[in-house]
Amino acid sequence: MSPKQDPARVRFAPSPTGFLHIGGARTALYDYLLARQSGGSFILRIEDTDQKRYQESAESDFKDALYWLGLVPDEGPDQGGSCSPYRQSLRKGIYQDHAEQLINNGNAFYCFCTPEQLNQVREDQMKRKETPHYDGTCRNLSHEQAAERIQAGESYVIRFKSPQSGKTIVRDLLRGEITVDNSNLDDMILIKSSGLAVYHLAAMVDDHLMGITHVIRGSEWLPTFPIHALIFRALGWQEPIWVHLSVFLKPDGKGKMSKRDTELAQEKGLPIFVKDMDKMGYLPESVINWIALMGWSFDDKTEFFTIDDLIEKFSLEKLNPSPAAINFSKLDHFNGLHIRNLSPEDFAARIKPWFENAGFIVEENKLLQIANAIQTRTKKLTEVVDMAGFFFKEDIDLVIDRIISDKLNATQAAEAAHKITQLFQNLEVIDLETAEQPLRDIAVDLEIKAGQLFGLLREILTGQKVSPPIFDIIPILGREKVLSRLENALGIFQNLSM
RNA sequence: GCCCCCAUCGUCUAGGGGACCAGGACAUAACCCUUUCAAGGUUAAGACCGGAGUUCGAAUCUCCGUGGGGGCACCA
Repeated sequence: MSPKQDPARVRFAPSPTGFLHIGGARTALYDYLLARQSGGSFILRIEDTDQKRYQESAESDFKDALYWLGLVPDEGPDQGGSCSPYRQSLRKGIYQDHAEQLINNGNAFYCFCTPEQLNQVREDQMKRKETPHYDGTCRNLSHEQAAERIQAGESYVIRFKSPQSGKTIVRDLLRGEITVDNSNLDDMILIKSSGLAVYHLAAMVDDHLMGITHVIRGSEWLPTFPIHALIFRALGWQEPIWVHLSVFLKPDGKGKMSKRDTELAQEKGLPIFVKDMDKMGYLPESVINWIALMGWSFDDKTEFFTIDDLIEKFSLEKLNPSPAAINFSKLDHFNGLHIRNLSPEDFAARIKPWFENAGFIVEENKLLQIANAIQTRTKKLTEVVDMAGFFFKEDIDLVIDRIISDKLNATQAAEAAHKITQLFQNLEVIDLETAEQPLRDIAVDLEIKAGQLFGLLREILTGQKVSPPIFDIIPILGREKVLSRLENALGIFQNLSM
C-alpha cells in the first residue's frame, strides 16, 4: 500500500474477561488497518494472566466477533505463528526469566510483604492523605536476605524498582512527550506470589519478543505508561511506538461507559457488544465504518469508508486524543449507507436468512426482486420481515380501521376494489405504464384523490400503510395473488357496506 | 487527596498563526421530488470553556483557571 512504511507488527491483546465491545473492536480495527496497509502482521494475543477473572466463553466471543468484523489475525492462538504461544498463561517461564534478569541488573526486587501488611500501609497513607503506594519495605533487601527468606518458604512477589528521583520522559504518538516526576512512580508488582506475571511485565516482554512495532491501547494505560517504558529500558530494549487511544464516553458525553451504563444501554437496545450487532440488523461493514470514525478522521468531508478504503487511508497521525461520546444514531445512518452500497445480489443474500427465520419459504427468483424493492428503504436488516413479509404470506390481514374512514366509506372502498379488479383483469400487463393513468381515472370517477386510491390499493395488496411502490410490488406478487387479494378485499368491503 | 490526559455546533469531527463573520456528518426542522415510506435534492438552526499573555494578527502558540476523563490492586 504505502511503500515508505515498514511492515508493522501490531497486536490486539484482550483479556478474556467479557464480551468484545465497540471500544475493543475499534482498537482491533486500528491494529488491523495498520498491519494491512504496511504489509505487516495483525496478531491476537490472549492476556489471561488473571486466573480469577478468566471467563471461558470470552475467548471464543472475541474470535467470533473479530471474524464477523473481518478482522482475522495473521498470528494468534488459532493460526499459530513464529512467536507461539499466543496465550500468556502458557508463557509463565518466559516472564520469570525476565523478572530474574531485572533483579540481577538491579531493576527489580523480591518483596515479602503480605497483603495484610500492604493494606495496612495503604490505609495509613490514605489517612495521611497521601497517594497510596508501596512503602519500599523490601526494596533494599540484600540478595542474601532475600534468598534466605525464599529458602525459608516465605511467599514473595517481584516488584519493579522504580527510580525515586529525577524525571522520566516518555513519548506517545498522539500526545508527544509526557514527563512525570519519578517520585510519583510506584514499585509495581511484576510477578505475583503465584509465580504468574501481571500485565506490566507480561505485556512488555511479549511486545518485545513478538517484535511489536506499535503498541495501540486504551488511554487507561497512560498512568502506568512510564513504568512500561522504564521496563523496556531496564531490559535494554528499544521501545515500540506508543499510541494511546481515547476512551469512549456515554452518549451524553458525561462519563465513561461503566458496567451499569453498558447494561442500561443494552436494555435500551443500543449496540454495545459486537456479538449483538448481527442480530440487531447491522452489517459488519457499517460497524467498521462507524467505529473507525470514533476518534479518527480522514478529512473534512469523507465519511463513507469500506474496509479497503480504510486500509488505504488510515493513518495513526490523524487519530484524535480527546475522549469521544458514542453516537448511536450514526451507526443507523452508516448501516443504511452500506446497505445501499451492496449489490442487489449481495443484499438479497443477507436478507434471506431473516425471511427464513420468520418461517417463510424463500423463492430465489422472487428474492432478488424483493431485495431490489426494499434495499433503499431498509436501515436495519431487522426491518425486512415487517416490510416485505406480505410477499410471502398466502393471505394478509386488512386493517379495516385504517382503510375505512370518514374520507372513504366501505361502499366507496368496495366500488374502488371492484373497478381496480376489472381494470387489472382487462390488462395483459399490469405496470406503471399500462395501469397508472387508468387508476387515476378511476379516482376521478369515484371522486376521491389519486393518493387515496393508491393508498387503498396498497392496503389491499400488502395489508400495510407503507410499502415499496405499488408497481414494484405487483410483478413480484404476481397477477394471481394481486387478483385474489383484490377479491378478498372486495368481499370484506361489501360485507361492511351492507 | 495525589498523578496523568483532554477541551470547536446536542453528538462525531475538519482546522495545526492570516485561506474561518469556522467546513463536513449524524440527529432536529422546513421545503422540493412523490401513489405511501425511504432514498435523493435544497435550506434553516447550531460551536471555537474562561482569563491573561506572545504576535501586526490566535480556534490554532504559552501560562493560569474551570470543566471533563483516566489512574492510584498480588485486574487488565
